[in-house]
Amino acid sequence: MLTFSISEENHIKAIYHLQHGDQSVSTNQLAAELNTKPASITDMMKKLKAKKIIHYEAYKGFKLTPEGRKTALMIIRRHRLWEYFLSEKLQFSWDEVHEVAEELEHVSNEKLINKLDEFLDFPRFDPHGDPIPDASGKIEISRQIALSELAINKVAVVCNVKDQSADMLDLLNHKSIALGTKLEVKKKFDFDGSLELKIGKQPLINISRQLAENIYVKI
Amino acid sequence: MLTFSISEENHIKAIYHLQHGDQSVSTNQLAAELNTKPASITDMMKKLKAKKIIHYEAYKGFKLTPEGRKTALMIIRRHRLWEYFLSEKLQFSWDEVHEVAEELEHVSNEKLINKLDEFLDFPRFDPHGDPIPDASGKIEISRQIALSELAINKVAVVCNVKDQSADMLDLLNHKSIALGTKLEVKKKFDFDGSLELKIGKQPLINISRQLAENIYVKI
DNA sequence: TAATATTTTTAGACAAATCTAAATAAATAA
DNA sequence: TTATTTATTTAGATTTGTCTAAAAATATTA
Ligand SMILES: [Mn+2]
Ligand SMILES: [Mn+2]
Ligand SMILES: [Mn+2]
Ligand SMILES: [Mn+2]
Repeated sequence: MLTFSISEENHIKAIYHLQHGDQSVSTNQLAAELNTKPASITDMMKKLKAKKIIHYEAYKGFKLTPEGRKTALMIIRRHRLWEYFLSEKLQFSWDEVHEVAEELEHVSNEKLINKLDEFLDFPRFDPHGDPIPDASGKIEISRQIALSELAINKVAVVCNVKDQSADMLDLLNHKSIALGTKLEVKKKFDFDGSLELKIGKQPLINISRQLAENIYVKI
Repeated sequence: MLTFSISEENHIKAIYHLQHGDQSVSTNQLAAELNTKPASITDMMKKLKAKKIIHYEAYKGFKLTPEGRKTALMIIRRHRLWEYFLSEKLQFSWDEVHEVAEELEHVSNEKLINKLDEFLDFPRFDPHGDPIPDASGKIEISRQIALSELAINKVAVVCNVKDQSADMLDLLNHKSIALGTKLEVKKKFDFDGSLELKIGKQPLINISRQLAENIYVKI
């Protein structure tokens, strides 16, 4: 059975995320995502093509093959199960789990992951609200939308945050927005895309379009 | 803070085990332990010397420095905590845990390990009966001896098995010897070093010196 | 102690994963 | 449609970790 280095796994996973379903991914995109140089991506794409993980023709971008997609989903399964474990069993906060899971995801013993899944009681979502693929690679389509897309006066629950930089988390903290927070958009300003939010019984607060685009809610 | 590659960590840990306290380790010994070639060991020892992990002069063997010993103990701490987790929480059998822990031990996030320790309720021994170093690197001296050294008519408990090859485990299984088994040596044959054992109320059984040297018991 | 055997190190090579600089292809604008 | 800009690939280098074969040091034996 084909095995992959840590670096190969990181590339495969990044392609999956950038594909957003079925879009073709470019060399520069992937280089930016992985903080590496375009020349390095070209080298790696040749290797992944040889392993039949991607479709690739020089200058034409790349896409995962069905085999590649399956591999990506298994890496994501490991990543999200570990995130859930860290959050649920070890009391890590949801902004700390990603970094550690980024390493744990590369320990690829099948029994380990299936037993962990069972131990955790087959969780369906990770601490960021992202769905966890099951042992066969099946993944739920998450019903989450960006807060910027949420209709006015509809109650929704924060389930995911795209950017998780320290700056972002600082801002969220300041606005008292966390995973699980129930909120409602009361007004949208077309001029700059900023929103006025109602959270519980607090006075209305205002957030920028940029922030709203990075917060995901489940409806 | 100094960090180490997976290969460096495996070397550091192997030196610790071969030192058996304070003995100097040779190039060939370490090469055998790690299934690698003497030339590769020499290269790595130069690197570990530069990082002040070992004392080393060409042709004179090597020993961990205090810093090296501390590093080794942290790797062993991670290894044994994961073994305990796999055995206790994921129902792995004690002969399956080592291989997986060999990978998990290289995820070196301090908070992860300390929280895991807490989650497991600060276990003092891994599933093979080996002591788990605490967060400061302190480790209990285990009172375990080889079954071949056990005095006649003294009850002891199997707590560790040195060799864990499939052949070995098959033999143990056949003799109904497992971790936690209570036993007593009833007779020692000087001719070949074989032993007669009493296990519970079963009829006496006989084991070879070779097997007895690989089974450790706590007294 | 001299000859021989063993252990360890050095020299030089290779694969993996990355980089920089230069060349080339593709896309865009004039 | 030609020129310019941008994206991608190639060429060649570097680092890490390993190897084989040969040289050198050390240990053992005669
Ligand atoms: Mn990763
Ligand atoms: Mn996540
Ligand atoms: Mn290891
Ligand atoms: Mn163990």
